[in-house]
Amino acid sequence: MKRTTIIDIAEALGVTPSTVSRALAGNSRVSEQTRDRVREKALELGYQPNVVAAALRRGKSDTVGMVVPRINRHFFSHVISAVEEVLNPAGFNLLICQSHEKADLEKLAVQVLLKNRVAGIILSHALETVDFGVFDAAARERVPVVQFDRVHTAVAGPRIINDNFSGAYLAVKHLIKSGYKRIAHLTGSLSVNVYQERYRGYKYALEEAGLPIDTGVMENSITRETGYESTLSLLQQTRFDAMFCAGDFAAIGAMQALHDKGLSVPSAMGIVGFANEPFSDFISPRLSTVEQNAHDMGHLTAKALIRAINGKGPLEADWEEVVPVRLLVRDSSMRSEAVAY
Amino acid sequence: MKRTTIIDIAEALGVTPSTVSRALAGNSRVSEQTRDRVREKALELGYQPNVVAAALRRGKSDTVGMVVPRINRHFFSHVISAVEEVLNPAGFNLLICQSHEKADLEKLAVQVLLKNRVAGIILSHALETVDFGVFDAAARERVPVVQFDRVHTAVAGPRIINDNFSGAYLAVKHLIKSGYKRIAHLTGSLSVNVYQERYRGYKYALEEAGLPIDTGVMENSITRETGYESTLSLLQQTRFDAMFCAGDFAAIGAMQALHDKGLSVPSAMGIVGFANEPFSDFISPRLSTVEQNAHDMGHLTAKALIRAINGKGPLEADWEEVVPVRLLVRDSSMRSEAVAY
DNA sequence: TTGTAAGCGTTATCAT
DNA sequence: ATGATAACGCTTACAA
Repeated sequence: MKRTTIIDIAEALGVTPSTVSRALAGNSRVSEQTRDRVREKALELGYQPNVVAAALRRGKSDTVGMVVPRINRHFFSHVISAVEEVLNPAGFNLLICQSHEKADLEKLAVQVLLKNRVAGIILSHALETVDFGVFDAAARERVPVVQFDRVHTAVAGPRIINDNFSGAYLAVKHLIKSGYKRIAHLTGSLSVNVYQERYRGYKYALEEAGLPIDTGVMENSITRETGYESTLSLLQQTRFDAMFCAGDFAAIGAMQALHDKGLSVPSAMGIVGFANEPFSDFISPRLSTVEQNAHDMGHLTAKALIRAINGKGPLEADWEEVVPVRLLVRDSSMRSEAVAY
Repeated sequence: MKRTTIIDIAEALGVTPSTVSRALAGNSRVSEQTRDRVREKALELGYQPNVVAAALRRGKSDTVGMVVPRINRHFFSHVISAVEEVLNPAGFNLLICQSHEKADLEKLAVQVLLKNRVAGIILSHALETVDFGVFDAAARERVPVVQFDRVHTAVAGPRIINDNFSGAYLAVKHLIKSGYKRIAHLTGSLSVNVYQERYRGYKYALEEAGLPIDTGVMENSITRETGYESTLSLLQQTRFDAMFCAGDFAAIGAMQALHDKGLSVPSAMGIVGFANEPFSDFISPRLSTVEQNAHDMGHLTAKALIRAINGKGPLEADWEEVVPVRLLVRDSSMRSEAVAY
């Protein structure tokens, strides 16, 4: 069965397709009467607009592309939902892609979005990404790009980031206040802005308190597995009584390693994670962590993109917006008195 | 800057757009020489095909739509990844939508996909969905729909489901073998196929063992919160020494309620969950659960859709494929001797 | 307020 | 093997 088009509606009503188009678009240059007649007939015939044709004609679609490393991370999935909350009411659809932390998949995803003539792109980089050439193509084709969380200045357009520095600073300061003195750090690749900033906050808190910063920093220790291994290595290499982990999965791995070595948390070792993954609240001991405001971040990101699409807002400018974070103190970092290991 | 089109390539090469189109499409009716020249020039000019125009002309896009209740559930996010693994190499892109468990959002998502003229739709229903009218529209427009996990026979097309019956049966049988005798059940809405089947498996195992089935079944207890509340209610209403929960989140809630009431798992109470959420392996005690094979399910679903798109495979037929599940026995369900509560 | 007509970039049919 | 041309369904100057 052929699909209903505006031509069918036009013929049924004895008007022209342009009139139907205008009526359906809510254009003011059409009488209220015909507009109602058109809408009624459209409903009657089960008309579904062909957005593909409209996109071709206008040279732009109502679809926004979003590329994230993984959709099943608590933080990312919440940003996605928040972005939807803003974009859908504004008449945009979201095309979600995963880069699976691979630079080439990220590039491919952006190319696919560009080929689909999306109105704009929202993106958080894969860990590996170092070549930002695709984004020049986006700029050339006037497709606005808004980066969030994992951002890079090599890409033009607004950047919405978490206050990673303060989050780390607060976390480490809290450990210090709780009496821990030798604080190690598990983090990701320091070429990623997010981990760089958390590392800066960590160092700053230690320096401020006059504590040693040679207590062990392990890069590329952000999964449960690498967190586990790195903790075991650290235990052999150096002495420490607390750990600030740049992610909750790493913190889980660390807690397991400590458990296997007979070190109890928080009495022998304090731990603070980052991201407030759902599980962090119901493991034992409950994990102290830094909560990022995924909701605000999603809203701000989506709004920035809409502004960019509408030609408002400084697209080229190096414009950065920082979303505050919050330290959640739970059981894994609280003890009455610190005992050096 | 204007985008490069096949017309630009054609002019630069002194051929017609048709030739360029054929060359780019790998059509055999073009000389190998011109095909190479075209490809070279396309690369040189940074040509990106306009898939929107192609979709309009062909009346069909290379985009497949996927609608899931939530993207951040372990099971769903893994099915999505598995679907991508099959679809992307086959030249399809995935448009992911969330229904957030709302029937109206599910309907809206399907309409959006239809308006975007997707090649096909992969879908798992929201809990609330009872009206399947939109899918008639899909059928009318010859857009194949493949359902997975949460399926309904009111929708035409292949259905890929988990062996929920066996999973539940194995789980409960295992509890019985471990010495538990009065087994309660926390589940979701029994109007959803998934929970219906798990309930059937639960009952079957009990009946087979000659155990009472009046030990308490709580519907709509599938989140951590409702799992917690329902467990507290059950403890007041009836006596039981084990629980089979139709989801891991409910199991977590149940464990918390038991903990608050001073009942220890697994000695006083055995627990088995469903879904193998990542946290279930690192809570204490480690949660026994039923693992669904999200990977196989995604692969089968994607392949079924590709078959349907290519016109092969019985689209109308009530064709159902069952994916086996696996019981993971961990600590929450193992005790040496059963003690009635 | 409505109609006319061109065009978005591609593909498919027919002709050469 | 290649070219000419129409068509996909819609939007939008421009005309009336």
